[in-house]
Amino acid sequence: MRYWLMKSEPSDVSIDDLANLPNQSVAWYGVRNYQARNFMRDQMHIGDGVLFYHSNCKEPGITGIARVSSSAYPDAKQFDKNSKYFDPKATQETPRWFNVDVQLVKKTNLISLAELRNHPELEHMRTLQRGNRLSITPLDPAEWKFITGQLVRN
DNA sequence: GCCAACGTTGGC
DNA sequence: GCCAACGTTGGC
Repeated sequence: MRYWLMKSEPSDVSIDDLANLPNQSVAWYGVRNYQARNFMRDQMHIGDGVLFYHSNCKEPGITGIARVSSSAYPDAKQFDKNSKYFDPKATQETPRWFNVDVQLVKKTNLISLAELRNHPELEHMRTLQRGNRLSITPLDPAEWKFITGQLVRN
């Protein structure tokens, strides 16, 4: 069992969008970074814990808890000429990009980026490191436990 | 909208 | 294989 933080721009898919989807589940399409792709393709398993994070918005931070709900499969958008995620170098035979499905477990209070930075327990979190831009990062079990146990209010 | 930081591309 | 140029991310 692993734990992940996954960023989504709420203007694209917000936590409320996720909550309103069938099965409250979404294909995590559009990742076009090899490191993030490899996390999904090689290391994620069904049931892994996910912190759903809103990025590039007015109030960046964690807004929900989710879970990995499928193993990795080719990202459909890479084949869609009308998508901004279209990749002319990808083919059905040799897809380049993969995604998993992510399913909502529950919405949480907003745990803002500023608040995350306040806790020494989280000082090594990948997402909080200077210059980090990865949209998918692994979490230490202790970080997961601290956030879900101490910072999430029920 | 700005801009620092980082990743990718492609000429050589 | 180097590295300059360019594109993207994402907080502010």
